[in-house]
Amino acid sequence: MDNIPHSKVKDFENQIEDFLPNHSVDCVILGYANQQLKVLLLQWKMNRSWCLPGGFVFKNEDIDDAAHRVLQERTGLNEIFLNQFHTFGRRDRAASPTSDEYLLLTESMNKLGFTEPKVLKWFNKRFITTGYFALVDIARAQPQPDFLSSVCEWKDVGAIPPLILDHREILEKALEHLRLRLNYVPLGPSLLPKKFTMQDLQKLYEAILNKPLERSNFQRKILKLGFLNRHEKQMTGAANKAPYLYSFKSKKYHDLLSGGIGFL
Amino acid sequence: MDNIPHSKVKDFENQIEDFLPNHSVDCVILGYANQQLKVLLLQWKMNRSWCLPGGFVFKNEDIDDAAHRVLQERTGLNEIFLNQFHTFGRRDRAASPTSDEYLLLTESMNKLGFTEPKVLKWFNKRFITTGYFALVDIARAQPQPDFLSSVCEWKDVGAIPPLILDHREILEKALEHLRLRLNYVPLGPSLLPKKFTMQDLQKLYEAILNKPLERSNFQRKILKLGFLNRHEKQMTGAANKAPYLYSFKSKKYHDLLSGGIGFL
DNA sequence: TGATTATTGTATATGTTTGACACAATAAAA
DNA sequence: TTTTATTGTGTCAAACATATACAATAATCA
Repeated sequence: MDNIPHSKVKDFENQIEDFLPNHSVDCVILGYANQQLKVLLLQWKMNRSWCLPGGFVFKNEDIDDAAHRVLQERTGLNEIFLNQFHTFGRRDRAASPTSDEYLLLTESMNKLGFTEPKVLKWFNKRFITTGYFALVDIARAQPQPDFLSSVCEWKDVGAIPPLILDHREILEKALEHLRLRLNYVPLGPSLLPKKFTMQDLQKLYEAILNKPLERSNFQRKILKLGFLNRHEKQMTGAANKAPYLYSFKSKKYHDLLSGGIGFL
Repeated sequence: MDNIPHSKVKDFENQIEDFLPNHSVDCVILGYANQQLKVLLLQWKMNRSWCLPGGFVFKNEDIDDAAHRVLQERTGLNEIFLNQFHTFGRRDRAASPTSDEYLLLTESMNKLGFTEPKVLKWFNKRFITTGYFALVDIARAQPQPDFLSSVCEWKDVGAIPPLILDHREILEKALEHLRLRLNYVPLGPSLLPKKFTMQDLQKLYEAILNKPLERSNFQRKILKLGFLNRHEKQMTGAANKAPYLYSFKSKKYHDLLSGGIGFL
């Protein structure tokens, strides 16, 4: 088990008074690389179990701001597309006092000399949590674990390890929401590099919709919508015709988005 | 100002310990009559200001159940279509201690002899509220005010009186959500009587979309989807051809709904 | 050097959906 | 019997979707 710094726990303990007592936020931070949709996960020091990055809401803080703060703390990124999608409020949303997580946390805290179980009690409470999803450019993000975690890394959406509590359900709901709101969300500009090929864009949509799209019809439809600039060709080194590079016409794209871009 | 019953306030005061301290639910309960979309509102006894029906969440209660409880308490209805749509968590979501609402509540409570301001403090706190929207058959609902309200009645969505706090914003968001999810929501079966004419169905969609639809194309499209039974004609008494009555093929309709019915 | 290869950009052919409008059928009133 | 307003259905052109064809082309290889 990795070390939990005593000072960080103390800091957290001091903040507890300033948090709303029964509400949290969890962020489903999505990225895209190697034709795979990725989600940022944390691994706890105590027991190696995985969870979504989340946090608590200060008494004097908007919940939207709390979500932005979590996003910023875990990725270093500001001004990112971030949308609330659902609030999870089952009465059993709490670490059971007999669960592995809780017992290991107890052990860790005892080792650090926190016999007054203020922090422990906090983590054992019921929290209603509001889920947010963010779309970020993996290349710009700098994943940072929090004080309870040793690892903060991107995981393939198709290969998610077991998650604590109902975090799996939260993730699934985020993906469902993303598919539903596909035509209202700045997918490409958030997840792709500045310049990309038509194939890149198609693979992105295929990864999210989880089904193949017809190449030539995809190309025709996208070009007709008219939100792409065409640039120089990209010499791939492969023995075939080189594809053009494209970039988004930012204003045109966002104008279209606000009305919903028609895909499937 | 109408009378607030001392015993009801006492009951509420006793329940306060059992509520989560910073979370509430608000319900946008929609009905349909006279070709108008309606929403159920409460009018406070203290100052005649209007609000959405809402309530608090018991420490041992799912938030979804809390919303169902509010719906049941205000309409007498169970097993109704009810969906969460958004959580409102601005840090200023609290009655200001200098607001009319709060001053009048103070006055009322003082008259009733509640000098220990437990109830007052409660209503002055910040609440994060989760919004739910319900679709109900107006004919079956029996509106009941709560102990702080004298009136519980249907208001035209096109003529909403000023509402407390951010309830106007909550209502707008609910309507926006409804329009967005139009193709996934059992509009007709929830809001229309068992048998109805094609015009009834069209007017309902027009009321929600807030724009006219072309009659003959609407009819063609609906009939092609094949989720309606055709019944006898309805003799309207008007000097023209009588329309058929229709009803929903429940299974067929819900099968289609789960994939999303294509309109707009 | 010229044939070979895989991929790209564009075109076409066919079927389906949409939106605007035409029109006959019809229940009741004039 | 004529008039009226509304309903159910038909039609026509435009837009769109789907499948497929095919030439252009960057690099490889015989």
